[in-house]
Amino acid sequence: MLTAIKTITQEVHPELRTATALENRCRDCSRNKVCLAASLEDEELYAFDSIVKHSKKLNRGEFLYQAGDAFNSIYVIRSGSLKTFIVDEEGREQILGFSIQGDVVALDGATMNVYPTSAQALETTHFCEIPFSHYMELAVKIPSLYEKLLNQMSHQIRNEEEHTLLLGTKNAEQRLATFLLSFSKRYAARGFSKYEFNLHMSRRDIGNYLSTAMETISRLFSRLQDNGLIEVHGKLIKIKSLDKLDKFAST
Amino acid sequence: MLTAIKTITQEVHPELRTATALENRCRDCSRNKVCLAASLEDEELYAFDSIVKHSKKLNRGEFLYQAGDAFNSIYVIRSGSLKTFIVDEEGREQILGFSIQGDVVALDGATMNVYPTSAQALETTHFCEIPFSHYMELAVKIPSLYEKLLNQMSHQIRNEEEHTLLLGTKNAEQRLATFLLSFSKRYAARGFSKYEFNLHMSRRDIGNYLSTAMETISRLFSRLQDNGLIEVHGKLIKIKSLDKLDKFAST
DNA sequence: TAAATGAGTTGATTTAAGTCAGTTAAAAAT
DNA sequence: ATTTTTAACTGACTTAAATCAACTCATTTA
Repeated sequence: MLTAIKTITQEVHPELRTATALENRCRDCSRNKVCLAASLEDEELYAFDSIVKHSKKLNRGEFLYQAGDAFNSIYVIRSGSLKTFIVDEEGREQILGFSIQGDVVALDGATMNVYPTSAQALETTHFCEIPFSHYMELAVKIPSLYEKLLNQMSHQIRNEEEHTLLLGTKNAEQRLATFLLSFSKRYAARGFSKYEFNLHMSRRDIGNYLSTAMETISRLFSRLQDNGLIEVHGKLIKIKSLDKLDKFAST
Repeated sequence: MLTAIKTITQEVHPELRTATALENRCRDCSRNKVCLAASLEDEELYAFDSIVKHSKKLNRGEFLYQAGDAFNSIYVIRSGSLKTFIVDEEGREQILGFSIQGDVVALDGATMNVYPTSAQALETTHFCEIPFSHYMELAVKIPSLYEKLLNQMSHQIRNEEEHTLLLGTKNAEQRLATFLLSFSKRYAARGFSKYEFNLHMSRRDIGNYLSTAMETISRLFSRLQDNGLIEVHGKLIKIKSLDKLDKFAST
């Protein structure tokens, strides 16, 4: 039932396109309204800029950091996507989340000596690196940086709470529908289409994240497609009816 | 198979007994080493003390706050316990965590206008209330208060990650064993016995938290008892072998 | 002190989703 | 371009845990 066509480039709001070579300073960055640099005044932004290492790049499969590595920096994603995960005593992997453009990652390591989790690129991905100790030194002078960080962290707590709610109260089909809606919302908030987007993670990763077997995910994609709610073309997902998908997600 | 005897008072390390009438100032509080006040110097502690409302009290079943209430304060538990939970669109409750002595609650509401979740006392519970706006004002003068808060938040993120790991990789029996071990560790860290403690929440609440039916929880308590790993006396749990329980939890 | 209500336990049965297996399609490697 | 490898899909079957049901025990209320 599932057909595959070539992965297409996502529609992008002109203001929020992929980073260009020009954007190697916070001041010129198209994402400086959503990043940790948001709402900083001119001089503050300059000081902030000076501690940031721009234009770090990873290819698909490469690690941004691994659990156990010395904790030094937090990161903001400029473009691309990654998965964060933890491995238990028996070596079982548990994916904790998928991060896309504008997301801050490694907050769970802040105030620790080593990263407690791992982060791996799902595609070619560009980052800004923010050495945490420098950030904290600067924050003493610019308290709004503390507040930005607190804001990010409380949002991350909220995200994890919502994920727990998802796993605890919904069946497999509702979980997948909710997952798709969540990506739709996140992409829309970043100026991309809320109706079609690429899911760069594997079906196995989606299943792991949703505590559902890969086979079940595959079946559910087919079912949602057969019901006319979505179109599946490999990694490209087209949402045909947000309303109906929403009903599937909650009922 | 399960017998019930009278709930007994937990053994307590002398330094960490239940709050007394004398402890209405941070300076004299037996928990000022673990609380947000930790490591503050004399004058700082005095300033901190002045923004805290000590000796708030709730009886079993009463709410500390409910989702949707205006967010004003965060809280530190002096004694007792509570559950935090969220309710979805269909009215299904999902318990997010159980908080005991020394825990800071309502961090997920920080930087929001309303509490996103609810907190309800599981027994008679005493709190310190910390008006958040006052805390943030004071933090501008005492940056270590920001750091304390960041520390608490990153730990909460870690806790939720561990809970996701638990739900995602372990079966019902391993989840319950891990749950018991986690309480054992938390009580031990607070000077209580790691071998026996009361679980003040209902079996239904435990099941909800572990994404497992109440009936299954009940059966598993019986099974763990039949295998000689624990003794169950209603809400009082005695751990007979931490080692064996640990094996059950991970294998 | 009895009745009523709710929490907890246990057994019988059902079911949603997992596992196993075989196939097809898409990437990657030669 | 062809082979190899890996990811995704679908069907058949199994199973862990849920649901349903009945009963016990404890606590609250009349």
